[in-house]
Amino acid sequence: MNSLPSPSKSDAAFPFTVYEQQFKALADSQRLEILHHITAAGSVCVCDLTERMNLPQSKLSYHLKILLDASLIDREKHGTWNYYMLNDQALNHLLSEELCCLFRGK
Amino acid sequence: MNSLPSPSKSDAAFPFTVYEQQFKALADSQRLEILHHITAAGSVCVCDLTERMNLPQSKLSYHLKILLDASLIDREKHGTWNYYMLNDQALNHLLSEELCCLFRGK
DNA sequence: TTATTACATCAAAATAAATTGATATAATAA
DNA sequence: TTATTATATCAATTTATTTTGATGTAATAA
Repeated sequence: MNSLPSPSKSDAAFPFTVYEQQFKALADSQRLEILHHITAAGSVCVCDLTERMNLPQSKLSYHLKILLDASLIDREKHGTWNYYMLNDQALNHLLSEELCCLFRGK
Repeated sequence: MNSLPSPSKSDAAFPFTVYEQQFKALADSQRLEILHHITAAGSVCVCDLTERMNLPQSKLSYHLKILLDASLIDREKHGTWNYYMLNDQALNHLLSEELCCLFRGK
């Protein structure tokens, strides 16, 4: 489910690469808006987002892939549709409870 | 102390710009390493970091400015030295308690 | 005053990320 | 089978970020 290596705080030479990737994924207002939509809706397909955000499909697929690769969201295939939902575990590990309902679940 | 506007969760058109800036600041392994050093040391000057991280001074000033502009750290001038320290309030608002001691205080 | 230390800032070059429009694929419907 | 829908991916371009080396400045020391 989570393909990222799990970092250890005690490793002095820890290169922060996992956190770097996850913060990079969060470092874009369009992706934050995507996360916000997913947070509000529970799960969304690409077509939901193209309608709501008025962005081209290829752009959304690109940004969703970045969030997916960083394990901040998960994907489920149903027929022709791809549904995206929050990866609560990863988001709760990373973000404060005060960001609850903004771009992370409860 | 914190020059960033305070975002409101209830604003439907909220553009996430503050969070974008803060996550951008975190989205770089060198800056995470800087934060980690500051977390460990309490406060550091640029010369401490040039020694510990073996990076040119201008590069460190550049990255420190990005963290500073995002209000993730604060600066205090003492003579010729500039000391940098964590902005605990901003970091605690943003990051989970599990990241305590990695790049945020207690 | 001159020299030195600690640092910020600048402009140019290098690198990385985002955007666009096109094409490919897989599932379903006709 | 053919058409359609939903989506991923690709290559080219545009835009943003990072790096580098140089220069400027302010504080202190000689």
